Amino acid sequence: MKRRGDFTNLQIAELLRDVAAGYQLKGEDKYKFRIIAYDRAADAVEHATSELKDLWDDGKLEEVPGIGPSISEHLDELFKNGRSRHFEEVVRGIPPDAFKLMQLPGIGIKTAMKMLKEGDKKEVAEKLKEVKSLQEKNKRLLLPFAAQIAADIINYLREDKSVSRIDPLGSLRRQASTIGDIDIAVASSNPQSVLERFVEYPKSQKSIEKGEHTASILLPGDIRVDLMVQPEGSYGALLQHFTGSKHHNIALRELALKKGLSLSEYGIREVKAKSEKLKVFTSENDFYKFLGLDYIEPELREDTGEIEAAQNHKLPDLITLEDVKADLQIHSSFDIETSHDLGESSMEEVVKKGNELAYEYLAFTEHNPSQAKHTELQITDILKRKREKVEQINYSIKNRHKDSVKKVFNSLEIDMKPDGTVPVPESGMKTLDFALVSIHSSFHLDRNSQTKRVLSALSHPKVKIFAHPTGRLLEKREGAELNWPEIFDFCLKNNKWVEINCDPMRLDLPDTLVREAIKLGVKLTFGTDAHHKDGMNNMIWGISVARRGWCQKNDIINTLNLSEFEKLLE
DNA sequence: GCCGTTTTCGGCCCGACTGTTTTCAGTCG
Repeated sequence: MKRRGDFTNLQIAELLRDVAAGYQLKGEDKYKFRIIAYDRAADAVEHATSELKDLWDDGKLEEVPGIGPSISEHLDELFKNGRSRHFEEVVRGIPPDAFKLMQLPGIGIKTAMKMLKEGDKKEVAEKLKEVKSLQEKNKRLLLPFAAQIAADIINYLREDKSVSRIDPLGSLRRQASTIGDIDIAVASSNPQSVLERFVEYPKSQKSIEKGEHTASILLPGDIRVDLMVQPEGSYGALLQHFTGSKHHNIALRELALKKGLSLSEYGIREVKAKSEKLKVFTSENDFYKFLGLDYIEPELREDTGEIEAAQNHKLPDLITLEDVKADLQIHSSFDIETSHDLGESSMEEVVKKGNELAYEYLAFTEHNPSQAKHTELQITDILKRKREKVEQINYSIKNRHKDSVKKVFNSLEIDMKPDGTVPVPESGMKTLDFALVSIHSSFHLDRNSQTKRVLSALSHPKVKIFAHPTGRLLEKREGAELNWPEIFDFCLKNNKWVEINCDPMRLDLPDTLVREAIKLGVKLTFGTDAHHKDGMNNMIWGISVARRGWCQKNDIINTLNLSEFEKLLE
């Protein structure tokens, strides 16, 4: 239940940014670093894996990096009383419209205030309308979609013969689950010609800016694309700089400063040496090595401990697509009269696709038969029919020595009812090798009830996997609220696994929670949730999530070979 | 206002681009 004093992380982040803007407006030098501190705190809150309110309940606010004694005290007041007098004091006199205007690119607090004071009223009204439509649109791109846009532009730019190297960078290279804008780097002997070609990209709506090294265009749908061009000799530093993340780069530069070095997209120079001698790097690997660090994979560059790990040679050996030996969530077209959607490809087609992907085993995980339309007896009969079909497939693939798929498992993706029971009778559960459970309804239970529901559904001995655990749909639906430490603890103790759903709309478990899960030793699975054989190609996006969550091969169940996997099911 | 493998005090990333106040402030990534 929402009460006065309940704030979402996003609301708190906004509030902290407003306070930062308030200090900025005061324009006094003494606030220079306080502004940065508030902005950093806002970023940290926005990216926190727990609701700040919950952390506050547990007295753990100051465990969020960027929140210290002062901000923590003001937040305490905010949660207790629904307001913070200090925050209000800082932003006093700033009209709410100013904060709205700041959401437009190119407008900061000072420009916004000037517009409101001296600007044309009509123009301000126009701009505010723009903000509103921006807020309504304000969608980030799904990873595969962004990758495709980048690939198209890269093909287009490659036609310029001066381009010797070209890469998609930024959050796309870091394989974030959603992408805000698209960054591309180019090594070229003739930067001007590349930049000119770029701003003339046929699909470009308008060119935002164009300088000596960089240019930006806007594609339909307000998709911003940034290009950065350099000579080949310093391409390594450019890769490093433009891949980010911003926080990774700041942390890296702070580390470098302590060694008397200054980093930029052009290379590394010594702070003391007035000679301005720049050391350039063709390779990113050498750039990190020069700083005394192991090479850090792009997926890890979020300033969440990777720099320290690189110093101590403790970086994980990240999982790759080649490590995966199975797909553990596939919906075939075998009709078991489900209440949700069936797959479109037959079991035979799925097995064939599994062979193409060199998998050793697969699991058929259609949704459970609809409970509303069947008696328990009918459900059991339907499931027996499916069992027979799976046995028949296994018989037919048994002696095909050339094929990689040696076995398919008879599984099921089962709804959990709001009370935590499962809509399949015990006689039906018996037909299964193992089962997945997932939330498909009642997404908005409070945290405690939702957690109880999940733990109850997971406790059935046949249930091994908690599938698409948060239930989120990227840019469409927030996930369910769950007590993750409790869920992970249960999974660890009871040998249950948590799925990384590879559907680009889901990518669920989210990467930050993946990291928390494996830290505790919880095992994860990959499931493409394919409803067509081609959906099995989505494994690669799940790999991205796992890599961003610091997963190594042994964190993931489907890297086991068939006999190891079967042992776990016994 | 935050933070610590040189510091509990004294630091705090770095450069591009725009527009205009032609030397810099504002904004951005």
